[in-house]
Amino acid sequence: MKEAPVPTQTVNLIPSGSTEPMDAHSIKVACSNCNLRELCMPVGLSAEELVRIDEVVATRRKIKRGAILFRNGEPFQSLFAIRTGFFKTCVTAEDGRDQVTGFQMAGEIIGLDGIVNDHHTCDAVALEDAEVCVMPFDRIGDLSREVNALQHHVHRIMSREIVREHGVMLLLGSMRAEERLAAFLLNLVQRLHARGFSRSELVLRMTREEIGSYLGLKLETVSRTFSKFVEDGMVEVRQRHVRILDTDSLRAIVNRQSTI
Amino acid sequence: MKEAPVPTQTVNLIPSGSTEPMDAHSIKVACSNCNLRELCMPVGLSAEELVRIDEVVATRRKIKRGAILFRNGEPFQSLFAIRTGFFKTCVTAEDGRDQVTGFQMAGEIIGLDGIVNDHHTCDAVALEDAEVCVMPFDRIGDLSREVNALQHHVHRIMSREIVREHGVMLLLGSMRAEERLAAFLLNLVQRLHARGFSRSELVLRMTREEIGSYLGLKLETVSRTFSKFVEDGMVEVRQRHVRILDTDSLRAIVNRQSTI
DNA sequence: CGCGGTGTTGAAAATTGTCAATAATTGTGG
DNA sequence: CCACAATTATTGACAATTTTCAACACCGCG
Repeated sequence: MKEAPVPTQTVNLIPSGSTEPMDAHSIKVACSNCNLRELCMPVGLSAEELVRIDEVVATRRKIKRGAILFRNGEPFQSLFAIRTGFFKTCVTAEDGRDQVTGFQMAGEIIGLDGIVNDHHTCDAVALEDAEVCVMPFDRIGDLSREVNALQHHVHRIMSREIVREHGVMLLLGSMRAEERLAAFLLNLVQRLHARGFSRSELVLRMTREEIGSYLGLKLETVSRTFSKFVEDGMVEVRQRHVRILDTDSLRAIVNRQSTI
Repeated sequence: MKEAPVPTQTVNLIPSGSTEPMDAHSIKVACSNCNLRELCMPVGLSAEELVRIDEVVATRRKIKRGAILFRNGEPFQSLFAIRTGFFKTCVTAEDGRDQVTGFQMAGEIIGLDGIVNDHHTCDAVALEDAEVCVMPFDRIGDLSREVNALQHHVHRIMSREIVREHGVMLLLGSMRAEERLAAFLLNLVQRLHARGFSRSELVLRMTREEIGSYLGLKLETVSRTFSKFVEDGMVEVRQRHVRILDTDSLRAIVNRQSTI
């Protein structure tokens, strides 16, 4: 199992050469110049379309760790593409229970929940300092009438979220604690690897409690399950630093195969 | 608590005066003439737009109880609007586990999962004889570039599905058996009531096992929980016929309030 | 009338949650 | 820079919930 040469996980995937302008309008926010474009935007655009696409992003916005990008009940206006940083989204029941519905990283789009009723139905919280591209939804609508690929892209993004949530439902509905945590770790590391990070090392940006909320487990169960994985030699865990030693065993756990 | 005058649940919400043509092309499938339009289609369309919208539906298709509308892996071409009948959708893991991801009834749209990768990722199975409107997705795309309201409607439908799934994640991630079943019953009866059925009586179209799969419980747990609700005088259950006697208590269970 | 699928119920086992104590880490302010 | 407080994580013992296994009842249908 070869390790890819790996940047540390805190390296931000910003376009080389583009620094933040202090005089706001000088360097225009430009998708066409962003190395995350292939994650956020459709591929195979013509040069002309690329220029149009730049209109989708109105501004960028920085969010400090712990700050809220949008909150349940707030009017919906824009989708957000994550440029750097890490978010969680969570819904809250009337009785106060809450549930983490996802963890999102660079290149992923959040805010889709707000479309149906013109207000957000969940909270998005930055788990580390972050920056997002603000994409006003009416602009997306206008442009996707003209740029065919954008229309399809929006549909695909929403469909992808639906499919992802199907996977979470499967996890929550039919997996046991070990299976859930193994699936969680593999999913995280896979997404990180797709962004150039290690396929075996990761830094968790969330607490055990947040992991537990996402996985439908109590934080103590998450902690115990980590400990069991360590005992079994499948991972090393030092606080939030996790090194996966045996991907195959983790996969076997998720897929309920015997490890023999 | 007043009971609305209630049609039996097996009455189908078909437009009065439109019978199925035996000579297929004689009576055109027409949304403009369908009494489910307000569920499937955008509201407030101009007369001209209404005519355009009719182009969305290519054909209708009947599905027998137990038959499969689409299956995991099949190429995706169309969304389906349910005209009559009742469906379940379920995903299957590599190891064979499966999970019911939803139950769908008249006016609801299925197939959204297929958009992202051009093939379906779940199965849709008719739980009773059913009829669907077949809406080729490229037609939807073309038309929604011209009819603004349709574009927004498609976005809303997908967003609604995302929000619904957030609710299921909350249910699976943080509710106990009684809470899950109470929430399930209230949700079903609410949707049926929105379609003109009773707000207190319903006929379950699915088995205890299918309910259990959806709710992340074993069928025995579902059965026992039904029995407990009956003991407590909250519902009457005769096989799949359920009468809700105390909606408030069910709501209190979902919301974790004491019943005092 | 009996058969297969479906539903109910009991008892024991397994899993996860709860409560509590303690340790480790991080952030904060002196 | 250190110390203290607050947050986060780990672990144990026990309790609650759910699953598992098994037996049996019910229903609809040929």
